[in-house]
Amino acid sequence: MNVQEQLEVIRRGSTAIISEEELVKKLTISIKENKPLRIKAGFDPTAPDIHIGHTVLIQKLKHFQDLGHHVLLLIGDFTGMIGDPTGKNETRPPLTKEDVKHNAATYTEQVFKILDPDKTEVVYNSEWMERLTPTDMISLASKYTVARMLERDDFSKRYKDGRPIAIHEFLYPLVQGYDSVVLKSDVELGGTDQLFNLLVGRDLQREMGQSPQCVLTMPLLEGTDGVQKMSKSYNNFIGISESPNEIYGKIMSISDELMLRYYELLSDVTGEELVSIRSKSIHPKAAKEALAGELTARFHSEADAEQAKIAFGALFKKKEVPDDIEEITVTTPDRSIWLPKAMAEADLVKSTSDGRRMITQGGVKVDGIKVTDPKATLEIGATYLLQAGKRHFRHIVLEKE
RNA sequence: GGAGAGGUACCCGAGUGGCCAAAGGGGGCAGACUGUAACUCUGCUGGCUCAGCCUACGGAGGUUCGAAUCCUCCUCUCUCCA
Repeated sequence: MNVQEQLEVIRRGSTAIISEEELVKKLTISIKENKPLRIKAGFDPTAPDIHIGHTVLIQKLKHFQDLGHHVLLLIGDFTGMIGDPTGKNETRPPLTKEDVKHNAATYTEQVFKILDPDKTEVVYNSEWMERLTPTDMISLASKYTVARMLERDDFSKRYKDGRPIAIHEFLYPLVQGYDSVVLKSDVELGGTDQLFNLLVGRDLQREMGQSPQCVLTMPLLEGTDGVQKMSKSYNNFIGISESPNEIYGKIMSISDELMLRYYELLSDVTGEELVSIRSKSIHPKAAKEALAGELTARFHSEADAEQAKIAFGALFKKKEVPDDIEEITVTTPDRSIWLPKAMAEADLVKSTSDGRRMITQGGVKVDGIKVTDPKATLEIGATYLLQAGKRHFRHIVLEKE
C-alpha cells in the first residue's frame, strides 16, 4: 500500500497524530527501504484482564500489523510496580512483583485473541529498567523539569486541589519515555489520557539523538455506564475473557447512545452501515443484537454468540430462568434455615441484613414464588431455586451439618 | 525545621456535647415501567433470627451521666515560611 492508503487506515478512529507530517516521512522511508516501522504500545499489568476498552488500541495495532509493520507489545511490568496515576486522580498502591508477573502472563494470552503472535514482539520493561543503577536513574530524572511535569493536567489539578502527588509518580512518564529510547520506536500508540507520557518519549528520544517517535492517540472507550472510561476499578467493563453470555448481556445493557460509540470504535461494520444505524433505519434493538453478536463471536465463536443470543432472549424477554445456575450446598445444624441466612451463605446477598431488605422489597423468589416474609425459613433435605433480584440465581442444596 | 488547615460510610461531603447508624449528592441494589440490564419514578444502601442489640467518624488514651464533636499523644495529607 502506498503512503496515502496506509495513512487512511491509520487515521481511522484516532483522536490525534503528532505529527502527521513526520509520520508521512517515516512511512515514505519505510516503503523506500522496505523496512517496517517499529510500533510500540505499552500495557500496564495492573489488572489481569483485558476489557474491550483496551481492544480499541489493540485493534489499531492490528491495523499496523496488517500494513506490514513491526508491533512491539510492551508489558510494563516494571512501571506497574510504580503505578501510573493517569486518569484516576488518586495515588495508586504499587503492585507486588508476583501480582505483576501473574497479570502479565494473562495479558499476553488475551491479546493474542486479536493480534497475530508470529508478527508480535512482546517485551518487558523490567528487562532494561532493573539494570539501571541509581546513578542512571538520577541522570534520567535530570532530563526533565518539575515545571514540565506539572504541565500534565492530572498533576497540575491534583497539585492545585491540594491532593497528594508522590515523587515516584513523576518517574512514571520518564520510564515510559525511556522505554521508547531503548526500543527505538517509530510510532507509539496510546489512549488520549496517555498523551503526556507519549510526548515525554519524543523529548527523551530527541535528547538521546534519536528520531522522535510519532504519537497516535485513540479515544478512551466509555464503560457500560456510559460516563466513566471503561475500567476494572469502576466496575463498568466488559472483559474479553468473560463468558459469551456475560459479554452478550453486558452489551445488550448499554444505552442506545453508547451503542453508537461502540459501533464506531469496536465494530468492523462499514461506513455506510454505520450511517444507517445512526439514522435508525435499522431498529436500535436489532442493531444492538448485531453488535453484541459480533463482539461475542470475536472473543469466542459464532456458535457461542448464537447461543448467547438465545439465552439472552430467554432470560430477559421471556423472563425465564437461565440454565447454567450455580449450585451451592448450604449446611445448618437445625432442621430449617432462615432464608436471609441461606442467601448470605450462598453468596446471593452480602449479609443477612441485605437479604432481609431484599425480601422486604419484593426482590426474592424461592422456586419461582415471591417471598414477602423476612422471617421465612427453608426446610433441610431439599434443593431450592433462589432468585435475588432479576438476574441473580442460585440452586441451593440444604443439608444437615 | 517553624506556623496553620485538614482526615467523617463505597466516593464526594454536612455535622462543633445528647434529637447521630450520622444531612445532601454520586455510585450500587431492589420494585414499577421498557425492545433493553437505557431513561424516568419509588424505595433501600454497617452487622446481627432485626419493634431490640452490637460495631463505627485516621490511631491510642483521657474528660463527661453522655463524644464524630472537648483534651493529650501518635499518624497521614495539604498550604505558607525556611
